[in-house]
Amino acid sequence: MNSDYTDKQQKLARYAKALGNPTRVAIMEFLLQQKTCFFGDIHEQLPIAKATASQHLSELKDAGLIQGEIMPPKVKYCINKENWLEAKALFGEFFEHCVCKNDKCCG
Amino acid sequence: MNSDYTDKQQKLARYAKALGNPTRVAIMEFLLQQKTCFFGDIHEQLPIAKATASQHLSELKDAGLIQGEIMPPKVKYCINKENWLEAKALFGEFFEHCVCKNDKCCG
DNA sequence: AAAATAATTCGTATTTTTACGAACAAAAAG
DNA sequence: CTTTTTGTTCGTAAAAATACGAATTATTTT
Repeated sequence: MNSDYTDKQQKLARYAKALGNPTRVAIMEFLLQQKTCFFGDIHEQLPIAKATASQHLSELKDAGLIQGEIMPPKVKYCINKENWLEAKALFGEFFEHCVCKNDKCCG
Repeated sequence: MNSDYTDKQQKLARYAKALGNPTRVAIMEFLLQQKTCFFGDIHEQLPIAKATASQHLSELKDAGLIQGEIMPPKVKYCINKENWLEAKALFGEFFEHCVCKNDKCCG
C-alpha cells in the first residue's frame, strides 16, 4: 500500500527534503568541515535558538544524514557516513540524467 | 538584511526543497527521460489529481528546475537546462566534501 | 455561436515545518 | 547535596506544503 514511487525516488526525496533548508545545509557543511562535532559549537554558528537548532539536528538525524553520540554533558554530532554515501550516489545518479534531449523542447 | 547563509547554501537548499517530494522527483525523472513534455502526459504518470500535479509543476518552475511553454490548448514542460546544470554543480560540490575526517568522530 | 479539450486557479481542509521561550533531565563541578 | 553546564523536550503559534473538487480560462473543433 506504500508506494506509487520507487524506493530510489522516495529515498532521494527524503534526503533532498532534509537538505531543503539553508540552516540544515549550513549544519551539514559545518560537520563536513569537521571543526568539531559538539552541539554547542554547531549552535554557535547559527542565528537561531537552541531549541530550533536541536530540532534541525533531529531532522537531519531522522533523515539519516547525521548521528549523535551522548558524551555527558555534551552531545557529539557527526555525519552518518554510510547514508551520506548513499545520498551522494543517489544525487549523482539523478543528475547524470541527460538533458540534451531537451534541445528540441521549449525553444 | 537577507542572509545569515551564503548564496550557495540558499540556492542548494532551494533546489533541494524542490526535490524534497517523491512526486516532484518522479516528474523530474520523467522530464529527463523526455518521453514527452505535455502536462497531460506528466499527469498520466502520477497518482494524484490534476490540480495537485499542476501545483507540483509550479513549485518546480518557481524553483527554476523546469519551465513551461504554452501551446494552446496544451502546455509543454521541460527541464530548465541552465538551472539544472547549476543545481548539478551545487550538489556536486556539496557531496565532494570529504567525510573521512569523521573517522575519529562517533566511534 | 456552442461544445470540447487542456490546464490553471480558487477555495478549502489537513498536515507539516519552522521557530521560540520555558521547563526539564542528566551529569559534572563546587 | 546544590549548582552549573549542556541539550532535549514541551507547549504553542504562525506559516508553508499537500491534496482535492469545482470553477475558470483560453483555444480549437464542431
